[in-house]
Amino acid sequence: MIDEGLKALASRGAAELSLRHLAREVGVTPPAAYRHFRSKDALLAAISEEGFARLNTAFADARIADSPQERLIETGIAYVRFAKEQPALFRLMFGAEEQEEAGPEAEAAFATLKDLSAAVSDLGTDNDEALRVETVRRWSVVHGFAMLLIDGRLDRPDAYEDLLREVLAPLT
Amino acid sequence: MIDEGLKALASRGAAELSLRHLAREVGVTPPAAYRHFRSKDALLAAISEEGFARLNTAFADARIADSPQERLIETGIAYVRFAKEQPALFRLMFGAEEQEEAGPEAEAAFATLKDLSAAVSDLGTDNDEALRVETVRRWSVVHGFAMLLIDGRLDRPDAYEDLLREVLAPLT
DNA sequence: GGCCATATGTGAACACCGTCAACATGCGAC
DNA sequence: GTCGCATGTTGACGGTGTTCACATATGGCC
Repeated sequence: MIDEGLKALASRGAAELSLRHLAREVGVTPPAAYRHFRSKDALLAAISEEGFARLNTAFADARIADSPQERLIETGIAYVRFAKEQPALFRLMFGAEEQEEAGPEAEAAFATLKDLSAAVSDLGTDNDEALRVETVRRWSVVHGFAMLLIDGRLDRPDAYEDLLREVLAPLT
Repeated sequence: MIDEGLKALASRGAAELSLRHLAREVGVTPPAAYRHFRSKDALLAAISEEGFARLNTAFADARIADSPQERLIETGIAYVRFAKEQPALFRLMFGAEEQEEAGPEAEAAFATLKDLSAAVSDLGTDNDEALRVETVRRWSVVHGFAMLLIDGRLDRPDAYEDLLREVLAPLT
């Protein structure tokens, strides 16, 4: 069902994302889903978790760059590319209204961003407040860029990568 | 119905935002709504437009600061405060999946941001590409910060304003 | 004043949705 | 071989967006 959910999000978008539709696609009656998920929200959370797992593999591919700065930039680009290629999934992963407590894959993704930011800033051990500010700034830029991009609020959305590189450049 | 929609978003969140519920609240049967809105999505778009109108009045209040830099910062803070106080409405205004073509109030809000950014950068007339990059960067930071904040992805969400000021500071 | 067009609202219905309770089935452990 | 548990089905309930045919009222025009 999680697979079918990802497939539905990738093709038709969030509209086709109904428990009944997924069950039908899997070849099973809707109540059967309740043997595996407590509610539709739990199913959505599982799909979202799987989305974070895929985001993490995209992050891993972006971490082959040499310098910490390049790794941070490439990871930011991977972040935005993920959002651009799977906007419905990306929107589900964030903006889940009332999930609280992110799953382990989500936490891992956020930890990756934090670690990359720390490697770039490389401040003294007593400067974790400054690091926190820089990390939030970097994450906010990338996340906001991704959101505005998939909302169609940016010009020339197909040439986003060059723009993103320029946007991220001063944040080292 | 738009008013009831804003009320529902403010109190219970997006769950209560059903055409039937709003019609019931207004004291009318659901099909009556179709005399005024082509579909539920059109109703949501109208509510979103009204949200942008309120955001614009919040922007107007923030524009009393002296320097362009302060005006930009205060507008960013108003942006995030709006999201924090009306998260469900804010999420509706953005992330509307398939709206295309923003309404005039939405356009006005974005134009305000662009103008403020231009006033701060104050580049030569032949530097509009650099201005575009800086504007996207500023908007991305503010928007991303707001999104991460209302998604509960930031620590100490109640003390967000000081953090936001520090985050925005280097973007002059 | 009486008539008619137009705007607005109602009632019933359709297909879909999330969810639950009661009932079936099959398969592994003892 | 029987029992227990995991899994699935049937049928139903209330909710949703939407449509169609029908009612009503309101204002302009003769």
